[in-house]
Amino acid sequence: MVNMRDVAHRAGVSIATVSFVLNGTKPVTAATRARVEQSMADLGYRRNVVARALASRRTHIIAMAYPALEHRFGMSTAEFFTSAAEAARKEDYHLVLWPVGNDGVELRELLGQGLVDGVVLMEVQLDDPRVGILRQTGTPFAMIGRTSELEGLSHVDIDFDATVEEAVKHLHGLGHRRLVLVSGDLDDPRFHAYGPWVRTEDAYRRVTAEYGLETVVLPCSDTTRAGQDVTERLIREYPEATAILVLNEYAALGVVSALNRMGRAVPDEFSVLPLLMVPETAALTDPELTMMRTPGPELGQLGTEALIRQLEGADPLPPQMVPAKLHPGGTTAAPRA
Amino acid sequence: MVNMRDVAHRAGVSIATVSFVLNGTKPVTAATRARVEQSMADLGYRRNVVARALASRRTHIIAMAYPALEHRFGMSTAEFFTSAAEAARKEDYHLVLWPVGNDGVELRELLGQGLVDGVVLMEVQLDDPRVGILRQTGTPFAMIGRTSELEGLSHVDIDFDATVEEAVKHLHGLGHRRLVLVSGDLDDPRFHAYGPWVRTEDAYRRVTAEYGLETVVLPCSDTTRAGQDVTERLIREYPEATAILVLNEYAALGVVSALNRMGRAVPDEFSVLPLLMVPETAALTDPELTMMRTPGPELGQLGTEALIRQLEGADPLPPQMVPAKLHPGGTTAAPRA
DNA sequence: CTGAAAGCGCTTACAG
DNA sequence: CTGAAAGCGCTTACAG
Repeated sequence: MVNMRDVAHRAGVSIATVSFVLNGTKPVTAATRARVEQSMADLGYRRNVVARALASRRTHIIAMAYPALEHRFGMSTAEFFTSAAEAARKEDYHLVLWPVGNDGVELRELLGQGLVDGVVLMEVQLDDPRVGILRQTGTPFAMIGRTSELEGLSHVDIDFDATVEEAVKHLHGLGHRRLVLVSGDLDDPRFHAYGPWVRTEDAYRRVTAEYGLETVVLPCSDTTRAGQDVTERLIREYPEATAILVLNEYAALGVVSALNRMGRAVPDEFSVLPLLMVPETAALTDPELTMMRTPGPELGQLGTEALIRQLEGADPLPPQMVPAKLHPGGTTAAPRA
Repeated sequence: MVNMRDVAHRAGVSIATVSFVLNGTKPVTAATRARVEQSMADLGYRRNVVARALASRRTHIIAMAYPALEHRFGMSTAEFFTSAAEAARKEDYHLVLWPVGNDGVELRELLGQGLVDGVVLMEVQLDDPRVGILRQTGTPFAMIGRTSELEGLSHVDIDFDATVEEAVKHLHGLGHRRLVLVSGDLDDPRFHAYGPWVRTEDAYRRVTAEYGLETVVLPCSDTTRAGQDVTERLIREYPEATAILVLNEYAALGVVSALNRMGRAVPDEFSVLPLLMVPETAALTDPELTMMRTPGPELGQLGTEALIRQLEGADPLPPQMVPAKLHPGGTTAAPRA
């Protein structure tokens, strides 16, 4: 490979000068700059990022740490990954994928290697051991999600309050007065402190109270089967319901398929509105789901940008709360008279 | 951070010796080894991978290059990513995500940086410009998928022949004699040289001929809607069919929902068998799909291992063709008498 | 504005 | 079996 010495030699300057024009770190006269640039072009020079990393103590690599085992891997995770990778590349960073346990042991191990400048943390728990380790080691990081205490922590997250508000407003506006939330299963030990579920439930209780509606919440794991089962229970226990909000993606599919199977017309008898969904999944039901679209691509990008700003010492990105937005579909309508 | 000099100093040896015990590259007496290891433990030493990379000319980083724009991003892609990242970590490698265009321009740019030891190529086209660039630059690589000519190229892929064989055998064994393949849409310019579609069709023509069956193939894009539309056409044009094989994931969902909607009982009137599917998706229909399960996790892992073997100079992993395997479900049965 | 030189933290011939 | 030293390809004070 051609290196800086080759470039410097051909341009008749020192390697320091090549470095200065490459990085714009010191003023260089137009003439020498031109010579150096010509020389780089002639030789097809590309700077070695490993050497730069060692010398500058900045690798321009960031890690996305995700809990490999604890969480199911859905479409939104894929959206996080790809949008984060693209955002990183745009800013001249690389993104590595770190599957790490929630206890933080592996994370500490990996940080010690000195490979990355910072970390984007996915699937943050309300009280997350990984945060402590990142702080101890002085590693810059940004969270997609939120711990309970946030003092000074860089983060982006779904705006669950606004999401639930818009969802309830939509259904209320259509005339629905008897809603049910099919939520997550907080009794599952892996999820008892899972922010999205806790926050959605909290928001739902608040919003229904504000609207003067009864608050009915049914726990449900995020599988099609569980969604089907909870629908049977719902129809048995709350036959007067006319609209169902569903927190989780696959559970929502189960709800619709169970209603179809039981001959309960959607949306004539029941409106169904998922709160966190991607279009690919929404298109799978018949009729297609009206949904609150998960802002996965935005969050992956914003989380990465928040981290890179820290690394570059730019103005910090203030915490960003992005609501899921209502996407029209065929599963919500006015309730039957 | 504590470095090798600190460790060497505390153990009363040279940094070379520390390096030898760390890497096992030279014999060291048990006594010195013990002293060095104790010293590392005492100081909590962790080797700096950037310095190692520069000195050894091996970064222990591999890239997964995927076409950001050209391909839809489904569950199997997410499976590739995570299984590849986990396989890499197990072998003490890091995996970076490179969203690159199919023309290879960005790929060449990134390779020039010297960050990675090798590349795993996803969504390989039959004639892929990226392969030429990897060869030119002398970059080790492994493909998930196959180009048309494969001489000496390290690759893993779905075994489309075996997959189609098992699928047809399953249906034939149940008594079906009138099959239809709902394939991909090779007229779509983005996919006219898309290996999985081309190879599946070829295999299907071969296998049906072997069984002495009529070969009926309907093109169909990979969306629920397209699957629904093609089903209407199928029923109009091939009313005598009793079993439908569906190449693509979302199209298969459309096929089942259209049959349900038209009152055609599944599996009593029609058996439906998707050829590339993940369990999460198969669970969405009613009844649950019998499927050929895409070997995404295996391929992500094998592709990564194939690359790492090359890098370590171990015996090369021979090309691995992994068939999708039959998973029982509720959508195949004997045809009506 | 430009250059000589030290240094980033390792690996690896080479010598003993 | 162990060590002194060169070198990986850059960045960055420091001096001029």
